Amino acid sequence: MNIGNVSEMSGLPAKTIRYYEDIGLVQPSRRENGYRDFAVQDLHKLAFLGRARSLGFSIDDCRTLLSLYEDRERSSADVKAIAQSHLARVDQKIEELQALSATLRDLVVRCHGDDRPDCPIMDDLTRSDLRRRENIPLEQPSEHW
Amino acid sequence: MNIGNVSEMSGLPAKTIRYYEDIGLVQPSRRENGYRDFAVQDLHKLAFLGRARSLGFSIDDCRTLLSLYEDRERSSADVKAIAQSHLARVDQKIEELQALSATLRDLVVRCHGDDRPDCPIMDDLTRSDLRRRENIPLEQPSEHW
DNA sequence: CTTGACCTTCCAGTAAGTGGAAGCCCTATA
DNA sequence: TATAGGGCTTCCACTTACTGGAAGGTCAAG
Repeated sequence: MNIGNVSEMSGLPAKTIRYYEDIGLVQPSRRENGYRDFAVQDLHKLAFLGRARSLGFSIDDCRTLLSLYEDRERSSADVKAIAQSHLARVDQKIEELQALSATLRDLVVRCHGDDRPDCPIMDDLTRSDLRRRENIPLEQPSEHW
Repeated sequence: MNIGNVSEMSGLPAKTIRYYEDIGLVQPSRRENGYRDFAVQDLHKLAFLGRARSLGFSIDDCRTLLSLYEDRERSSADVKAIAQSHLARVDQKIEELQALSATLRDLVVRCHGDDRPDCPIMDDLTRSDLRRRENIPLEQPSEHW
């Protein structure tokens, strides 16, 4: 199969599939003309990756999940552990965003939004004390999704 | 003020402050020895930036907010518009993550997590139909936070 | 034989920094 | 006065998970 077919069937852009080959997630063989030649197993792997990514698993998680996917002797506990820690991260992110949303909503509601410069949102951002900041952690690089 | 002082007082790492200078958010003057010399206004700006970032505003939003911050004639409507659209993005992200969380939680609960390879999580990831995927959009690059 | 779709590689850019190296500058202490 | 330390400087590379685009090879149809 050419990359175009696999792309259509897996739902992943061809660019993404090449990238996945680059980082070693799939190893399609090559034809004489240099074209990638994907086996059915490659297609399955890519579809698996697409689904895992759509569930927000990191590429690193995917790498592990893929090895478990190919391991007929795997224990479901290994899989569950990854999913659980991912779930925990998702739930924590939700909590942070909810706190953020509440703060923003409050500010937005209190701002009359007219032509005058007077603005509670600005007042909050300009405020030099730490009342609000305490419970809202700075975004960490690890939170890139 | 040296960068170290400003860093401590604003709560931003020195690296971040240098980066903010790089991208033009602050313009501290220089001493003869090449050291940055921050004015009190710079400190205020940086603290403002720190608070805006902690509310999840993008650097681009921050740039606009900063110009509004320095504009005594600004209309609160301009500020409110930025905050509102940011709030909408946050709320949408929360919804997506909640759907994700529900799916993950369901999978985790259904996985017995023992030594056997049998695993509903893997079954889901391996499944070739699209039942689940429909309502969960792929992560977009624009969603890097 | 040409056209157009498909494929290839490689380079650069995204957001918002972080880590580290190499090398000044300044002050305190032995 | 030598030196040790801490702070400051610049510059380069790395992070995530791709995406866009350029330059060029391949293939099938007309």
